Amino acid sequence: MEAPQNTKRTKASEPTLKRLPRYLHYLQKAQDKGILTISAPVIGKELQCDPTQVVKDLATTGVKGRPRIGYNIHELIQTIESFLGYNRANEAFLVGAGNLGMAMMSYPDFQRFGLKIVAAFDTNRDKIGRSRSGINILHMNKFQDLARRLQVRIAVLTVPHTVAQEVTDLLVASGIEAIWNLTPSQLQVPEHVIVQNTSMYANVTLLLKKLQEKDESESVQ
Amino acid sequence: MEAPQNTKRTKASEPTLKRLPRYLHYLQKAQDKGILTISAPVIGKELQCDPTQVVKDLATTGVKGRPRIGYNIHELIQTIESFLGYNRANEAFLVGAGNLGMAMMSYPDFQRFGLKIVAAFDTNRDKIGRSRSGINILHMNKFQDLARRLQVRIAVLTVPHTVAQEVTDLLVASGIEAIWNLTPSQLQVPEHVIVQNTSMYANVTLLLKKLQEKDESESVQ
DNA sequence: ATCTAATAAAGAAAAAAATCTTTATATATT
DNA sequence: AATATATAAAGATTTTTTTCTTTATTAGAT
Ligand SMILES: NC(=O)c1ccc[n+]([C@@H]2O[C@H](COP(=O)([O-])OP(=O)(O)OC[C@H]3O[C@@H](n4cnc5c(N)ncnc54)[C@H](O)[C@@H]3O)[C@@H](O)[C@H]2O)c1
Ligand SMILES: NC(=O)c1ccc[n+]([C@@H]2O[C@H](COP(=O)([O-])OP(=O)(O)OC[C@H]3O[C@@H](n4cnc5c(N)ncnc54)[C@H](O)[C@@H]3O)[C@@H](O)[C@H]2O)c1
Repeated sequence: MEAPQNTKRTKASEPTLKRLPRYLHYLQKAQDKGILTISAPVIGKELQCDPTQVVKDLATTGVKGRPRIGYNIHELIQTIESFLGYNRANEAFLVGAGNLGMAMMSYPDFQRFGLKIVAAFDTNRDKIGRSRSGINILHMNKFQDLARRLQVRIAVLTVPHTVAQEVTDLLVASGIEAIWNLTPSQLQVPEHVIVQNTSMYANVTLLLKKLQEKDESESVQ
Repeated sequence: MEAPQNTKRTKASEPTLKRLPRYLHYLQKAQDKGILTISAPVIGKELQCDPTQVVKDLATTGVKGRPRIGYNIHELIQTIESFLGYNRANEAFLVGAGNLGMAMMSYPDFQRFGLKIVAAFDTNRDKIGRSRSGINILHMNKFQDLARRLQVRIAVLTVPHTVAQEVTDLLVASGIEAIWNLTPSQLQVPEHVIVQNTSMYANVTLLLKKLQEKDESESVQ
């Protein structure tokens, strides 16, 4: 692959990338209601965020809007989905079919966002051989062989944090290039491997801290 | 803002607040190994982040370190925990005892981070009356009364996104002040209610996009 | 005791992101 | 057709966050 028709390697910022799925979710609901065009100010008002921010975010996807009209909602959704790669169905292996892992296997919507969990792996004999939502749970010792043969590049990590690093080492050795890390561990990986941390703790912390700050500011007044 | 008297309202930034739990997790592991003092450069190297950033983050909690020595690890952990309010055991209700909700109920570690789920609520008859990890699942129609009587201020929201807003309205009407929103919906709430969104989608998106960008940059060379 | 090296702490600079401002354009209204 | 207006788009400004520098302090070495 070469020569992108539009060498505009937009390189969207992280904050923008995080906001786009939210817009998309809202836009899909709006489209279901039969809306054909939508403007940035409307999106901003509905999602309680700055309208110029919305314009800027949408602009990074390359979509064009028309003054006084807004954006064609169908075109907008298509453009965002394509920009984010949601139409690619990236295949992933889930590792650690425990409480959280099983919940994620049961969740059909990830596929709509471009992630398809095609198999799960565990070391617990009780889990192996079972399946959930059509996804089979296999023994961990099959991981390396299957990852290579099926050329799976993405792993979803939901093992106990105590084994997170050793499992990660195996994933990397198996050619995994991107890890979605749901454990609280800070994984050590080679340069070329991408890690996306989803820290529940960070979110709990932020919530509790905001509440605490609210209390303090009220008690001061 | 005005008059910053001795009010040490440090007002830590969001990025700082998100990094602190990670430091804490690492520090606890280090303490378990018998380490007594630790320096910012060591933490930074281990967690692959900038050492001066670590110093700045730790400084916001008010802890003091000593040149050439570093921080007393016990004091450091205590200070961070107290700063983040982890020793408060904030009580919360979980709403929507489905796949994700059940997983969260089974997860004992939240309590270590200051969040204690004391009851769960659902509308599904099959769920009601059951319990998980000692947390009872009650009917949603008991929510309002219990929230008021027990003075629970925090709700964890894990219902289907289709009902997220209507459930939220009930939570707010019941006096809930902070909502940890695990659904993809953008909740509409009054000014005084705090919402913390944990969007799995945003994280998937970021991961897939990074992988995509890596592919593109490689194909360009 | 004195010197050296490591490191916390404070401050400055740079980078990134969000917000605000201006401009241009297309549509609806008159 | 002319005008007013909403809004996308581009640019400027401000704010926030990160990174870089400098300074001061302290343990350990000489
Ligand atoms: N449950 C939650 O709500 C929640 C929330 C936030 C974070 N997490 C994190 O997610 C991870 C999983 O949590 P959980 O509650 O699902 O735990 P869990 O114990 O229910 O599940 C872990 C699974 O991993 C499997 N496993 C253990 N060692 C393995 C190995 N070497 N290789 C492959 N599989 C292995 C276990 O058999 C088990 O099925 C933990 O790191 C936890 O910190 C969970
Ligand atoms: N499962 C996952 O891994 C995952 C990942 C990301 C986001 N989410 C989000 O989390 C939410 C829950 O997902 P899930 O997979 O657990 O779904 P689920 O269907 O398994 O669970 C939803 C639960 O909410 C209950 N419920 C429905 N209406 C209710 C009401 N009005 N009041 C109280 N309870 C009600 C249902 O009975 C059910 O038990 C969804 O919004 C989903 O988008 C889930």
